[in-house]
This record gives sequence, C-alpha cells and structure tokens, in this order.
Amino acid sequence: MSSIQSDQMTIGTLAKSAGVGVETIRFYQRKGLLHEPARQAGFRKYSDADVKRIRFIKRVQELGFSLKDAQELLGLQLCNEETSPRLAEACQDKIVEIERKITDLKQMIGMLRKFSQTCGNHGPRQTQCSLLDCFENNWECCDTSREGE
Amino acid sequence: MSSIQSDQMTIGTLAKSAGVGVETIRFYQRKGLLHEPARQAGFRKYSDADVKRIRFIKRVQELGFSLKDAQELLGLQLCNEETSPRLAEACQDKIVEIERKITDLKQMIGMLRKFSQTCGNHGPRQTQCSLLDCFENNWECCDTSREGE
DNA sequence: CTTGACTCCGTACTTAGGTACGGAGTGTAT
DNA sequence: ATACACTCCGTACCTAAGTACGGAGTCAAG
Repeated sequence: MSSIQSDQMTIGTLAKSAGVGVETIRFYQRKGLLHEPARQAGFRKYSDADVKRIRFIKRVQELGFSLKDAQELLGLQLCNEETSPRLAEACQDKIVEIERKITDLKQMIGMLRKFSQTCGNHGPRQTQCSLLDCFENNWECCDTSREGE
Repeated sequence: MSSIQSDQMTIGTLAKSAGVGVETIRFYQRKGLLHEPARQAGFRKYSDADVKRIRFIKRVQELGFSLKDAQELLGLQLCNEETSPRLAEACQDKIVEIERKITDLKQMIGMLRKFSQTCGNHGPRQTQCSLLDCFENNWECCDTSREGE
C-alpha cells in the first residue's frame, strides 16, 4: 500500500521524458489513451510505464496509424481464453494492412528511382517525363516490386 | 481552336471517375493541386488527364503522405537543365524517407507476428504479454528486421 | 512568507483535409 | 417550356490531433 516509488513524476516531467507537450498528455487522457493516474494533492503522478506508453503511441503514429489504431494496438494486451482468438485475428489484420502498405511504398520507390535516373541523371534532353506518367503507365517502369520480401 | 474532345467531362463525371466527391475537386483546385480547367458556359470541363492526376494524389495519400507531399511529387514533372539536379536530390530525399518508413513497418510486423504467436496461438496460459512489452524490450523479440530488402 | 515555476481545469483556437448548405444559373429530356 | 439534375460560388461546418489561454491552486527556495 505505502510502497515508495521513486519514479513518480509530474506531468511536466513526463512530457519532457516522452518528448511531447503537457497538453498532449492531458489530451491523450481525455481520449482514453492514457489512464487517469493517481493524484497527490491534486497533481497527477506518473511512472516510467507512462513514458513508454506515450513513446509507443508516437511510434505507432509515425508509422502512419491514427490514435485510434494506437489505442487498438495497446488494447491487445488483454490476453486470456476469451480474447486470445480475436487477438490473433486482429494481429493478422494489422499485418496484412502493413504488408500492403510496404508493397505500395516499394512501388513508389521504384518509381522515384526510375524517374531520378531518367530525368535527373541522364540530362535534360530526354522526352518529357513525370512521376505522373509513370503512374499512368501502371508502374511498368518499376521492376522493383519483387525485390526483397 | 474548335477541336472536339470527346473526353471532356463535367466536374460530377470527373468526381465519379476518380472516386472522390465534387467538393473534393473544388477543394483541390483551391489548394492548387489541380489547375483551373477551361470553362464552357461557366462549367468546368475536364479530361482524362485530370482523372489520372486525382488518382495519383489519392494513391500518394494512401501511402501516408500529405497533400503537400503529393503536390511536390506532381511538381517533379518540370524537367529541364535548371531543375534536373534539384530534382534528383528531391527524389533521393523521398526515397530515403520511404525506406525508413518501410524498415519501421517491418519492425512492427515482426512485433505483431511474435505477439500473435506467443499470445494468440500458444494458448492463454502464457505469462502476461503485450505489444507494449515487446516495444519496451527494444524489439528484441523481433528478428525479422533483416528479412528481405 | 513571498516569489516564481509548475499544475489544475475548462474552453477556445489551429491545421489538414475535406463535406455540406443554399440560392442562383444551366442543360437536357419529355 | 417546364421539370429536374447538375453546376456555380462563397461560406460554414466537421473530425483528427493537438496547442494555447487564463485564472486559480500548490510547491519549493530563499
């Protein structure tokens, strides 16, 4: 009960540790992405776990997902007989989603590479070329979609 | 001057063809993503090229880029002696950006896969596990970051 | 025991990317 | 020639994800 936790910090310290603004933390709290923490004389008290949670959220966001997605992913920690199958399914869905994104991004790189070679390096006297043209040609200029994977 | 172009279409037709709303097209026009087209009795007249342009924009957006990014990419069609070097550089920047994103996404997949295996398939009697834990362990559970590429 | 930094709260504002509204003109089928 | 759909324009509204404001309470140092 009266365990002393040396890692208790205020909202300002948490914000600095996690690399976000104080208002962002309050915002996440309102959105339910962070639980309301214990208070001490009215002041919110956080632990290192909260730093990690926020960093996770920001990471997921960087990967192009919404806060709602982040919330889903964080929700995946409930691990029991009931949730287990749905959980595996949810993971699979996310994986498929991400894999599709990767494929698309590779196409885009192929396109950019080709474009750069044609227009950027080979001099300016080439026929008119544009990314849009490449896109219109159904990415035929890009033979990189099979690379790696 | 009086050339008859059979592919002339109104804004509604364009919207339907490109899979967006009429208001979206007007919005893109205001933002400079689409040029103001010729008018016929006050009505905007579009061609197939506009369909392709919009599809390109939506595609770029799907890949996690902003309209501003899309505009930049579309801007890369100016291909002459002046723009050529800066163009190659811009392409390279985008490529690096996308490659970093792919690496990150692969990590995320590795994490999800591992998590799914541990918690989703191996039954519910495992020790408590969560995506967040995996993230906190510096992705040590994920050995897939080298796969492909 | 006062001063300055930090926190509280609710509310308002911001940017991106649209979406909707409403009154007017236009074009087309019957 | 009259409905009805479609278009025009400006303006207002919407969600997501914050960011800022302002008056009040609190805490820690001098």
